Amino acid sequence: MDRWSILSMGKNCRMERRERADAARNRQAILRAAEELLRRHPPEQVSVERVATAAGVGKGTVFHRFGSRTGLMRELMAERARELEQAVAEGPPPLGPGAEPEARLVAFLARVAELGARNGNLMAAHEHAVLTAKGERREDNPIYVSWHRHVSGLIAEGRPDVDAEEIAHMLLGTLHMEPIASQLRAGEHERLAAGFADLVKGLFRGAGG
Amino acid sequence: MDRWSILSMGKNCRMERRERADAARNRQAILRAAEELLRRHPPEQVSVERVATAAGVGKGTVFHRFGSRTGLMRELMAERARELEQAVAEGPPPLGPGAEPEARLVAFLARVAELGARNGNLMAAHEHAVLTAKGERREDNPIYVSWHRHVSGLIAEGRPDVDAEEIAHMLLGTLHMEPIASQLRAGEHERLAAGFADLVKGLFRGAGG
DNA sequence: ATAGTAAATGGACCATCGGTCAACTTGAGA
DNA sequence: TCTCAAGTTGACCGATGGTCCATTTACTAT
Repeated sequence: MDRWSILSMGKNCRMERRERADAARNRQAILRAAEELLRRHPPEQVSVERVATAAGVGKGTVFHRFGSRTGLMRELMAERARELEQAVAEGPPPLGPGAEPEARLVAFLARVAELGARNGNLMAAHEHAVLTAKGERREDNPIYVSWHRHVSGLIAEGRPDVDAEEIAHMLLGTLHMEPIASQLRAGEHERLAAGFADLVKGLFRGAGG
Repeated sequence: MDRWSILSMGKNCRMERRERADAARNRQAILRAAEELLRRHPPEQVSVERVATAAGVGKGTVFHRFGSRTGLMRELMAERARELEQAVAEGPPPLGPGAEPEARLVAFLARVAELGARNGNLMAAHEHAVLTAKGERREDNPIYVSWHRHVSGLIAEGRPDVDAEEIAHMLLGTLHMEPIASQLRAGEHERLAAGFADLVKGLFRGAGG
């Protein structure tokens, strides 16, 4: 018989088989090692090889798991963003649904700033990786896409007359600005949050232009 | 006699002697070659060696002249920024002195967007170079410093109650955001300028928060 | 159990990059 | 013309992201 005919699969039938146990273990080891290194060192000092060594695996394994340095950073960012994502979708106001757009937007941006403050090196590394990557565009980054959609949606609700998508890009772009990023790394996320609040308040009040 | 005693210098007395003619020629060749390459290729494809070859000089010469890749990019940016700088300092309103802060700010940001549109790859290259550089901070970039001072000064005039410096960083940060940068590269600087105008108008009208 | 197989592994290897350096050439002042 | 500081050069360096493939390992059907 031809074993592995697709039709003869048993109860474990799934189109893609589950990741092997050792692979899953290594994936975690790599993620945790990268996390730890980024907590203590600036991104340019965290090479893929160093991550691999710290995780106790070969460099090839990292690339096999994550495709590229960018892929690894993306995965780390995704982990951090998932919680926020959920709070936005179904958490209590003002972050979650129910509050006024202005309040939701200010709350969201404050949370993003806070997230940046707690993961400064990671955000910088992710940024740099995306920037360096060859065929990669920021628009392909699902986290960015979802943040942008949320922000531009809220702006459009409050100010249907402005270019909400553009302004959303502008507000989010702020996070990657070096002087601001270093503030965040130093823990001063309130200052950025206040800046967000001022801009958003002005934007929402300025309707009668 | 001991030639070159500092005290015995003749009419050509200057503390640093003029750049030699061949050196000046090469400096121009390198700048023009880099300019040309950046007009046609994304920054990561414009290596120092490629610039050197295109300019008809050795790689070492580029480093000798500009110190580093970052130095080269900075010089190119400085060339582009000088004109704007002067228009701001002594040109006619609304860009130059005389107009209301809001109008000046909107005009300035529109010009910056336009400059970005005409030199997209250069700005990206400069950005990337500064980001990659080791001991380098964006705060050390004199162009950025001067732009930031201008923008935050105007904001402070119109809204003495907000964190003008922070908001100035935020507005300028916009330029380096990838989705926006690619718009600029495509020539759509009006869209960014409109976004700037909306944010600034809101900010200046929102005083009675 | 066990055998067969796809998945996973690791580390030597590669191309490229920014940057350095020491030997060599050249322009310009005296 | 003569001298030497200034300029030039390209081989070389260390580091990095990424590739490759021979080898090992964890599943699964029997």
